Amino acid sequence: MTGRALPTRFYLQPTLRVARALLGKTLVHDTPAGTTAGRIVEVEAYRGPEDRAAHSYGGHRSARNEVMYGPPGHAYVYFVYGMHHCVNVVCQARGVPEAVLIRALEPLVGEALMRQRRGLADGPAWRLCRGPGTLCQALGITRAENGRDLVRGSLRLLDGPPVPARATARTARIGVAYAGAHAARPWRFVVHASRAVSGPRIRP
DNA sequence: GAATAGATTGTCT
DNA sequence: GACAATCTATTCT
Repeated sequence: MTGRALPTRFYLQPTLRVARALLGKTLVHDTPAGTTAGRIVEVEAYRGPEDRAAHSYGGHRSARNEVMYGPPGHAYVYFVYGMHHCVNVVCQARGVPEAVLIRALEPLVGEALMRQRRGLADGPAWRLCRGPGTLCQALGITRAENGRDLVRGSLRLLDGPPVPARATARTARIGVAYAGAHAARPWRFVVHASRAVSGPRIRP
């Protein structure tokens, strides 16, 4: 899969802007088993020490979230609920722990390999990367990918046509009820017409 | 279509 | 020992 990689400066824009701009871009993963790629249709922004829903809330820093404090344009991959991986894009300069969680993709390349990894021989393609855990499974993303450079590595983000504002929607983030008032912030961005978006369908 | 339960383990208190 | 930036199957309506 070829195409222009998003440059490092892309990830230095305000994190909410990066999240919105990631809609329509392409996430690619080259592995020995083959290449898989998809178009981003759902993301969430996580904003550093003041954001109670973020792993970096209160300036928390540990082996798990260390990559959030590293350079922009790198992958932060973590393991949740004892069985799923989630992939984020680190934003902002070193020392500023903000990131965008990639929550859903529309499959573009390697559908057969995605089906094999997901154990879904049948069914619609839009179910293959619907949700942050399933897209990591479909693309073969694990903690081995934590800290990878998304500008040059085998796991990377390519530019793509912008999605018009009327095709997008903003909502509260998913699965962060514990974050109190911060849970209501409209920091999730979706391409509302896409069936690959997780959760209930969103009205245009 | 919506609501709920169960799976399963790394991480932090 | 509690809980998590989740997913799927099942049981409703």
